Amino acid sequence: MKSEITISELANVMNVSVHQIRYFEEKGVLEPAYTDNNQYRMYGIDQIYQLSHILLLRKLGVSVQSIKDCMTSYSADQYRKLLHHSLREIDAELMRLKELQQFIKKVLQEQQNFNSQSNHYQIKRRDTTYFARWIEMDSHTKPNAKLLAEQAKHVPNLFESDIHYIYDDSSTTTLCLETHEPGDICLLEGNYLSIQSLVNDEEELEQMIEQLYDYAAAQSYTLAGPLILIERSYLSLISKNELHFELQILIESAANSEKGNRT
DNA sequence: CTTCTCACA
DNA sequence: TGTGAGCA
Repeated sequence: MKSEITISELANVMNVSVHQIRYFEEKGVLEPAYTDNNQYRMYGIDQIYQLSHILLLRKLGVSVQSIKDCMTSYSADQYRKLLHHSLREIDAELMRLKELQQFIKKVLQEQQNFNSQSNHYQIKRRDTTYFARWIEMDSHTKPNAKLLAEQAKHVPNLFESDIHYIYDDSSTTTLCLETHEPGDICLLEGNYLSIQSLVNDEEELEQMIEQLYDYAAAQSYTLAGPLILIERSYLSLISKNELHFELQILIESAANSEKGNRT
């Protein structure tokens, strides 16, 4: 009764493919204990240890080629460095996943918001927020691929953010992205008249804007800032061929106008 | 069941 | 850095 096992048994024990084991052999990191008369590779307990070491190093991101060097010549100190390096990479990956997690939560949240709030005018409290200027264009052109390519600084995960179009008094539209630090543009805190809606084309958007101004006039709101259009393109993923927009415009709050009336 | 080689991502 | 097909 021999104590060695065949390649498929080893593959089973270690949860890897037969192919992979032969691949490691080809790269010179794992030799069988011996080869049987029938040309079958046979593996013993030493190879099981050896293979688990290889798999561990692979998990740490070490290339098969480097594993060869590791196992022949690495000092304890070199292993320590290797582990530190892997740790930093894991941290980075963790960051990446956390950001993805945050994004998913945000999509679900905004999706909820949209379902409960769409097509209703409401007053929203906004804290002061800062934006980085991204693209500027005159108000009758709309974004196209060329514009983006020519003007845009590269922004990672662009369409995962809320893109703010700010229509100020001049005939320029500024596309902005929110920043944490004070940036190019600042939106004042206050009460914003707001509506969000699904839009099929440019015309529907124009209508939406017109209706907002009509509504504001009907309610006798005093408009106190630029019109802000927020595009949430990540929500458009969910509803085909429609874009999610929110309009916001700062209005003078009741408190302010009362104060104004008294003085 | 194993071996090897080849093409393919 | 592996996988899958095909062959002996």
